[in-house]
Amino acid sequence: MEFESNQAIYIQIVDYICENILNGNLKPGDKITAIRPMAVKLEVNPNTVVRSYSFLQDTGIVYNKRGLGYYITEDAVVITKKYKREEFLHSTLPTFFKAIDLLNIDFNEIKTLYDQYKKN
Amino acid sequence: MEFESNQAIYIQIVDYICENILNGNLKPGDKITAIRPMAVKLEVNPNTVVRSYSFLQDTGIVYNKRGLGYYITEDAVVITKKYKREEFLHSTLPTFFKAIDLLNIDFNEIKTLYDQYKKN
Amino acid sequence: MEFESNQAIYIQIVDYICENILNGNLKPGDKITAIRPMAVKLEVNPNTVVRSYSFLQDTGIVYNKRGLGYYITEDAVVITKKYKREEFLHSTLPTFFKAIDLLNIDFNEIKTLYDQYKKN
Amino acid sequence: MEFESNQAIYIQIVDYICENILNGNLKPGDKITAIRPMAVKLEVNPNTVVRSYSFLQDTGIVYNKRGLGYYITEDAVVITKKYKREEFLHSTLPTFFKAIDLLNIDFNEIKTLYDQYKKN
DNA sequence: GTGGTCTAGACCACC
DNA sequence: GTGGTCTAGACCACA
Repeated sequence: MEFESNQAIYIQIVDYICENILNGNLKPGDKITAIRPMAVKLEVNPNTVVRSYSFLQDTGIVYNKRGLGYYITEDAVVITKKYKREEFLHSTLPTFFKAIDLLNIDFNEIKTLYDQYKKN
Repeated sequence: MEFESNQAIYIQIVDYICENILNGNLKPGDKITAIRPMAVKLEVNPNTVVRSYSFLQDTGIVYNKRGLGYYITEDAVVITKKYKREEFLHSTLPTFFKAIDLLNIDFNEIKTLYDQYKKN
Repeated sequence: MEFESNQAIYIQIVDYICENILNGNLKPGDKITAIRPMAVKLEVNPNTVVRSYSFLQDTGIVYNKRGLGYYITEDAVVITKKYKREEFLHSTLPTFFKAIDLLNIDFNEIKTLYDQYKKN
Repeated sequence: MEFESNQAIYIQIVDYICENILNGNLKPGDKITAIRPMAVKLEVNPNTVVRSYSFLQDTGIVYNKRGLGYYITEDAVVITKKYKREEFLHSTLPTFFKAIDLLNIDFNEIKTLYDQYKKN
């Protein structure tokens, strides 16, 4: 996993977990990788992973069993979907619309690019 | 002009200038508002405007005439378009595609939302 | 480190780093002194150091690890050499040639002066 | 005449006059171009020319006949030579020596480049 | 009037 | 601890 420099690492880790929940790799009740192994795997400071997991816990996507680790909550899928949906509607979509207008891009071109994207 | 809190003000000023170049309000050879007046207008510190203008100069979008001010370069439109286009292809679009896939959104919904957006 | 008054301090700091790269004191991967300690050491405002480091980053000579500091890039030597070489060919050398022509200085005198310079 | 952006325009005008004195185009007693025509010719603000001429006057290279214009002094060649020589020894030469050392350039290469320069 | 630079100091996000 | 950004205000050189 490589970190784009323009976004906080802990947020990128959060997103990584969220994606795995939405695409079904992580299911309610699953234990997620412990902090230290995850830090080693991602080559980041353990504190950074702590921050990501705390954030996920605050959002209600994971919960903590003392001494055992972090687990996906029952509501994780719903919460994640809601969280991501808001982000999409309030941030991704406006940015996207503004850009295609400014760059004078025809909407059909996007459709073409999307079809290409799905093939890969 | 109101500033979104999650992005550096000087970048928002840069984007503001870029938009005015792309939509034709600013043309090659035009003088852009001087640093101090712009700072007053936007209610920010002059240093913040300096930073924006320096950035635009480094990018080749404006140039400086000693003691006279900043002017739009001949290539400004091309450079701005290229700069914004790269941002779109490498950042906006991937984020967008990833989101609609994860959220399982049908592409036609987007088309509908876009038509609504254009009416406003 | 004393600053010549006729050149911006932040440029002098940039040159100072560049020299240390070219003479091998700083090698790729090395961490350079953090902003605040460097500011204390050079007795300048931290902002001035920030400016120097940002400049070096834009040029590709150093890169930043979030929250850790600035590090010399792998290509630093090549870039620095190229940067300094261009400066030499396009600025230093023409100035030099023009001067010895205008002042009617024999090239051999320069050789003598250079030998003296190298002894010190 | 094109102005390099890294040096004050008025200094470049001064240098331009100095060169013409040293290479014999301007001789003691000659009248130099009046301020306004010179400003038009160089496409600069008349004030900038004023500044250059004042500088030359302070240095003793030109003198002013009220209402008639600026004229080259008798001592102009000597003064100009001295002025340029100091600049050469205290600024050009040290910069030059430092650069060839840092870039590890052999002195003989310079000789070659100089011979090429003189052919043009 | 214009920009260029610097200081002093603050707050914040992040590792 | 690290950098990133911003404010407030100053001084200077230049056109």
